[in-house]
Amino acid sequence: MLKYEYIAKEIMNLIEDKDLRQGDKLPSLDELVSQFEVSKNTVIKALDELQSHGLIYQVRGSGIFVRGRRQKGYINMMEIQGFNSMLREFDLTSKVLELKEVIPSETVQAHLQIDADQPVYYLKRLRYIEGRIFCIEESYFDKNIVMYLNEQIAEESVFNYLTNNLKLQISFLDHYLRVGKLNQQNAAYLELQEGDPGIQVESIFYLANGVPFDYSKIIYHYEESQFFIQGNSYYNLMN
Amino acid sequence: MLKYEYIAKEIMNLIEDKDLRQGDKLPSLDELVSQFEVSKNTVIKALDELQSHGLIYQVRGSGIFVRGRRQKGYINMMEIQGFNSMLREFDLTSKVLELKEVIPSETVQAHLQIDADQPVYYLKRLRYIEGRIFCIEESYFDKNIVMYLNEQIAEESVFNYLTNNLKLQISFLDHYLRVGKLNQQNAAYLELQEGDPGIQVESIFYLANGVPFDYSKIIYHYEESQFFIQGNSYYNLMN
DNA sequence: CAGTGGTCTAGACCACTGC
DNA sequence: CAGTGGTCTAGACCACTGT
Repeated sequence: MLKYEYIAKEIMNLIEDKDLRQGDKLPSLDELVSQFEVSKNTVIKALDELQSHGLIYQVRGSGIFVRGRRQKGYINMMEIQGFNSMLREFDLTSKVLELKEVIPSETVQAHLQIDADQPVYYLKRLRYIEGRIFCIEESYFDKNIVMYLNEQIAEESVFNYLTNNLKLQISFLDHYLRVGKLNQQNAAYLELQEGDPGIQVESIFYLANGVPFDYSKIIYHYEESQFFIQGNSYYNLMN
Repeated sequence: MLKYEYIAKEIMNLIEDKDLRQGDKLPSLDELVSQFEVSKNTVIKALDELQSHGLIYQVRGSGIFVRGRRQKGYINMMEIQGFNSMLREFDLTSKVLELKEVIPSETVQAHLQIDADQPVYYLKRLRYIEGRIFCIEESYFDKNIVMYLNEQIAEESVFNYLTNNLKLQISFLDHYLRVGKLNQQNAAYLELQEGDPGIQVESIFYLANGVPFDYSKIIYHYEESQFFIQGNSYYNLMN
């Protein structure tokens, strides 16, 4: 593990252990430098990492402070961890409706940057939170990358399988969120009425080398889901 | 302007001017170093900045690549720019429904981290895109920070007023997104039916010193709004 | 003005990719 | 194995905050 990763992690642990809240002050840069016995830039690298993920903020001339912790029960759109760790205090289960190899539609081809002759896995699942229906998920996996998938894996955690077994390093992702009225079929799945609100999130997941390998479309139950997004300024870059 | 800011901006311009797309390669680190005549770390700082805002991605041993441009017409939840620059190709207008000084409710006190004896501005606006109703916005501004506000400013761009006139540097923000059914009053404003979907986004805006100064609650017209969110991994920090 | 964070450098050395 | 990105250092100097 790299030094700056270790330091970032230690600071995260410190916040967790001491139960620090929004605005609480962390040790100064100099203190961290001598505590970890590294150069200033290395500590700064760790801090920048934490800052860009919304855990802390640094105030010039004043100090380093804890940023409000993400509230429980929200889906954090900026994290790449699958729901299981995101909503880890909840009991999450899945039911596989369909798992098969298909020829990608044009939409899927475009999102996964592949041709029609490249087969993909199609997976459709219902997902439950504390036993209550939570969302309908349809995923397309590039079969060149996710070479094998079965029902049992899909029933458990695809995310864990990808990261732990296939050693795929998911590096970044894009989400597109829209809201509409549910059609009859989706309403039935979600145990709602036709015309009730439905939250549709399309997501594309990329590996570290920039290759997209998973395109998914989720329809959330509007009463069971809420989302959390953080932003950081880059006003200076815009002018 | 700092060197790394200048470099980041030049790279943004390069992408813009050459109309580079997802996966297109940028000049190598060494080339950038000699082009801008700065040290390697300074270029890296610029690149990290661009990366954390989702404009590029760096692949070790391979190169620096452009990340897909945010699609037009989406509200980018991670940027701090007000709608006017975010949806800049659209004609956006506002109608002020109410602007007054109020005693903050407990919710507002909590979000703005102030006491009941600190007055706040309350602003309620309807916002239009290309002449069509787009959202209902209610904002609360900490009057210690936003010391003056009038109808004319509110009719134009509060964001521009805050940044250009008051020289406030908005540094980070939190969004909470939920979906529900519209009540009769909000449906009327949005020219929809009671029970139609309504997208509610609560946002808290912070200054560079960590002080929250604006809490707003927006109800979007579900047919006129769609959202874009990007994420970057920090899997290594979680273990 | 002391304390604290931010920028920048020059250079050593490491790690990964793709031919 | 050449090219390219990533980590880390030690230190100089700058900029802002708060007392």
